[in-house]
Amino acid sequence: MRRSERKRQDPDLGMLTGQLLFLVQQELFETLAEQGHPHVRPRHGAVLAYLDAEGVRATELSRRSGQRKQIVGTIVDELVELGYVRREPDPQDRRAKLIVPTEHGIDEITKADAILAAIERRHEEALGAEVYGDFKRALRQIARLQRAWRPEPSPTPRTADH
Amino acid sequence: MRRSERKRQDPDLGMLTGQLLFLVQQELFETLAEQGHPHVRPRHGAVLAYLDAEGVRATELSRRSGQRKQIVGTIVDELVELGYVRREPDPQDRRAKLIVPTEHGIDEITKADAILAAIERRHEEALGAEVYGDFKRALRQIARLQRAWRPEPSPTPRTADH
DNA sequence: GAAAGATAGTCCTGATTCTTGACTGTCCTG
DNA sequence: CAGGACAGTCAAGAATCAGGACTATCTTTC
Repeated sequence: MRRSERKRQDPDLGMLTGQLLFLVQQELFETLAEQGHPHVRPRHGAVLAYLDAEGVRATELSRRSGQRKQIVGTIVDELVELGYVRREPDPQDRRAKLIVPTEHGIDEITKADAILAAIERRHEEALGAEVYGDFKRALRQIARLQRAWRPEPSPTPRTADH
Repeated sequence: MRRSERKRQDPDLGMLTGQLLFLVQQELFETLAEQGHPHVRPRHGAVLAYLDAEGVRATELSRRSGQRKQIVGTIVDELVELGYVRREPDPQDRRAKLIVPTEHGIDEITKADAILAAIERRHEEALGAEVYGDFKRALRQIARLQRAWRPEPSPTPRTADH
């Protein structure tokens, strides 16, 4: 059997997660567009998904989302422009600003959560609650294990690589 | 409890697949770099992952990977430049060209497959063969179900939206 | 077998997203 | 209070993707 056919019958973890992520994002953002949020794009999720009603610092959003703070800055610019968040001075630290969702932003966050919950509920009904629960548990654990990956503690730090 | 804390304890399907994809890609391409392929990037996977030893047409690669054929064209340009594939005329169709992996390309494909297999084997050992098998089966099925998503056959095509 | 439409691959232009380095103002530690 | 760390921003460039258009070839249809 040709390799590509074998791969198509048993796609690896990377292909599967990539395809699933793409499809879930597609449903999420098309549905959000139908529900009054046609201008939010996947990249905005890096900020919106990690907000709190009382506000979060940009650096904290950067840490949580894995995006660099410059990216978070431009995303927040866009979301301010679109009316989803506003910047407020942080009373704790005059360098920092709190990113606070507006009412429109809270509506988007609520709807996005509901859409994702609906997607998961659909799959839960198709597979059965127990099977889906096991799946989700395994997925969480695998993501955690994969996070712990590092090739080596690098015994020779920047010595022979020139 | 604040929403972001709840989300961190029970991240949704989108966050989990996104994080896992990123982490798996990171391990894959860092390891490939250590194994003699420092110039392949994630985007090249859209071509390399779907090749066959006997060659595949660019349009077929576009269909399989979901990338537009312009993208596939530029990726093939890069891979030719890097010595991973070459273009051969398709004897069946003078418009078409077969994208054929070189020896170097086959080496990359083999190593990439092995790295992914090693990742999965690691998780399989951590979770147990049965649990991991169930997980992979569920993941395949959920990806298939999600592929079937469409909002509606659109009963009112472009009428009241202006 | 000639005309009409479909398909394979490429070119080009612009938008989007990310990377990198540097900079100002504020905080913290000794 | 001096030195370093940190929050956020500015700016330049690379990487990636989207869209329209074009040529050459194939396929269908009359």
